[in-house]
Amino acid sequence: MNRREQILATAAELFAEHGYHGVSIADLGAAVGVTGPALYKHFRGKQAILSEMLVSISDELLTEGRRRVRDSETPEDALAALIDWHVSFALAHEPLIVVQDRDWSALPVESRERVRDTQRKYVEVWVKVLRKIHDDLPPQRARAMVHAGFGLINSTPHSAIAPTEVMTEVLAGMARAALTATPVGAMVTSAT
Amino acid sequence: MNRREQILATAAELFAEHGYHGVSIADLGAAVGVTGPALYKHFRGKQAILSEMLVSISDELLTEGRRRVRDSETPEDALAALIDWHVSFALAHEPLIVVQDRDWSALPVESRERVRDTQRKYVEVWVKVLRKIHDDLPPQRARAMVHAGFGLINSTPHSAIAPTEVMTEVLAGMARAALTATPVGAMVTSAT
DNA sequence: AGCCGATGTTAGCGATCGTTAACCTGCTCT
DNA sequence: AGAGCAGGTTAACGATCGCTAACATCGGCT
Repeated sequence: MNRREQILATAAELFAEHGYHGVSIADLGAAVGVTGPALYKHFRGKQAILSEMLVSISDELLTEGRRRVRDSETPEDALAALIDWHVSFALAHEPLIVVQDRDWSALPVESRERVRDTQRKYVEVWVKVLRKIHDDLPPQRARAMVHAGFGLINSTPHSAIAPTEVMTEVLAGMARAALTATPVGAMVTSAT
Repeated sequence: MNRREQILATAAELFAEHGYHGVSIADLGAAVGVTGPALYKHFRGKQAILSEMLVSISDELLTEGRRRVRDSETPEDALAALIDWHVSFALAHEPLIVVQDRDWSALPVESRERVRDTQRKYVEVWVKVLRKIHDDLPPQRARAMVHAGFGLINSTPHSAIAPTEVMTEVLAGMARAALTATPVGAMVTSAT
């Protein structure tokens, strides 16, 4: 791991704990073992650190998400693959998950729009799969369900007390149940 | 709504959007139509605003949560009542939901510990109910499930595009499915 | 041996922050 | 009428912020 990566990883942890505006350049420098201004040898500024962090993770989520869907045969398999991917990512990169939905508003305009666009596309990947599973599921409703699924999985940073394998199983199981349960009162009265 | 309440409500919205450190006293004053220093006629300082906000909402969640469980007859009813309560709260107070899990680390020590303690008790209310529904559910696992359920419901601010009634139904349905589904591989093989 | 780019350092800048001080205005109560 | 308090203002403080400038150090290359 080179200096750049070390800075990015450390910044993710600090931003996750104190928020982007709650961490100074000097704080971040101290955490990686240098003085504040030394960071300018590696990044153009504080915003550039946040930008690189969020752009790269949203790209990674989308790219691998698409790949998993492409490699699946049925919509049910695709959903399971998406869930596995997102759960493993969230468990492996807790700080990034926190920063992504907490500090995206601190991004400079260009990066903010790029991240927003990538996230939207990632949501649409999920929505498409979900609407193949549930007949006549309105797009708006599907989108809400996907966001709720993300919220469920992204709860990791609040609850990751149990060992990783247990967390994986709990989160994936709950996400699958939440996203495949037939909506409305159909939970009570089975199909006629 | 008096000035104090107006300030608290406005602060919740601004903190939710830009983060506690991303909002200045002058910003907050301008948003309520006064200058920055005028706020000191109503609060002792910036931290006091955040403290009052987070202490009161965590108290409200716990108090009403306990009441709903007390008024229920079966664990299943209690869970449904808790879900309804949390969903309606989240939908009615989106900014507070965001601020609560984003900026609690900016609280002064005393308030931070009080909020943390109240939240922990609220989680335990849910855990107790959940473990009555699922036999032999380990406490640690129950806790993770509850946090995941909160994450699901608290996704509201990311997805509240649909009308409130639709969101209520979607979120409550998903939460119920996620929290009542029998864990492990039991989704596939039913009980022997 | 000597240059030089990479990677640090300290000093210091202008801006902004939370907060206090001093003052002003208008309503209420006697 | 006049005192007093609630709630607002502007000015100014020390601290801290992101960032730049100028200089130091050191390893690799010719």
